[in-house]
Amino acid sequence: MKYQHREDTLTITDLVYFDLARSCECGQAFRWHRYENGFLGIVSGRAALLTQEKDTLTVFPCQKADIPFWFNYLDLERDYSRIERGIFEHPKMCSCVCGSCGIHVFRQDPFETLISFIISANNNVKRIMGTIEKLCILAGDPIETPFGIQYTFPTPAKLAECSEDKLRECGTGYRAPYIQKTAELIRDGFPLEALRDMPLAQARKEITRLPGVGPKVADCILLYSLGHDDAFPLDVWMKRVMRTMFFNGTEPPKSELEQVISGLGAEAGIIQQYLFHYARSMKIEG
DNA sequence: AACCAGGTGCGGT
DNA sequence: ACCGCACATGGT
Repeated sequence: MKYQHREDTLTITDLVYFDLARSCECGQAFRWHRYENGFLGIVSGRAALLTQEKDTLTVFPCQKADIPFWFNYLDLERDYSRIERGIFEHPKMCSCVCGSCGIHVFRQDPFETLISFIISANNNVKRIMGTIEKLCILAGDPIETPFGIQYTFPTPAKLAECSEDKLRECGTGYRAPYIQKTAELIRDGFPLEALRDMPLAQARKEITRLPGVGPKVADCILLYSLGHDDAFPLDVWMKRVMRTMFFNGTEPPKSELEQVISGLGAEAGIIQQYLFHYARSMKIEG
């Protein structure tokens, strides 16, 4: 993998295991939109258009100082070929890798991920994206970009100031009080970043104190934004695919399911992303 | 018109 | 520890 930077454009070549469209559309992030022949997103205060042409990825605009940011966000340093080979060689998971290869787990902003996945509960991706967009217009900062005015994700302080009614107008529904209270707790010093350095079990216990954050949402936040690669979000799709792949289609005891998951190792969460994509694309039935 | 969508909080056993 | 239910909202 090589890269060059000139005139506000970052070009990364010799990509092997990266599929931009799959990574943007697999349900891990909600602010990437198809735009021209790429994806436009606003991430941690930056707007960028990502375009992939075979093994070449371009990021525009990209300041020189932002090169490390994008390498980290796109998780380009991780050896996904090793992970994909591991899945392919696994007797029970091998069938899922072909249609899912190239997915990278993005390393996102913790607060944005927290609020986004509170909204995701009992909701669908299209509506989640619309609601988040409205929240950004309501309480985010407008920024000038080559693609016109765009809005950043609100800070904890700005979001905490919003009334429940205003939040409801964005389509958050019954989650409005959760969002407002959680934003308040973060603003008032809840140490999100400290969860990076805790053991997974402890980080789960801490973050589920926030209203609207149960076990599933907790693992999404820990995996997508706080470096816990072994966090394993268990939603309806994952339960289905685990059932069919590991338990002959029958409902497993919770302890056995947990055993299988811990057997997937330190990067279970990355594997989860492949299984999730497989389950959704195949519409595995319950 | 019910039912679903990357579940959670709550009050009962 | 486990179970069933209500919960906004927009799309089939």
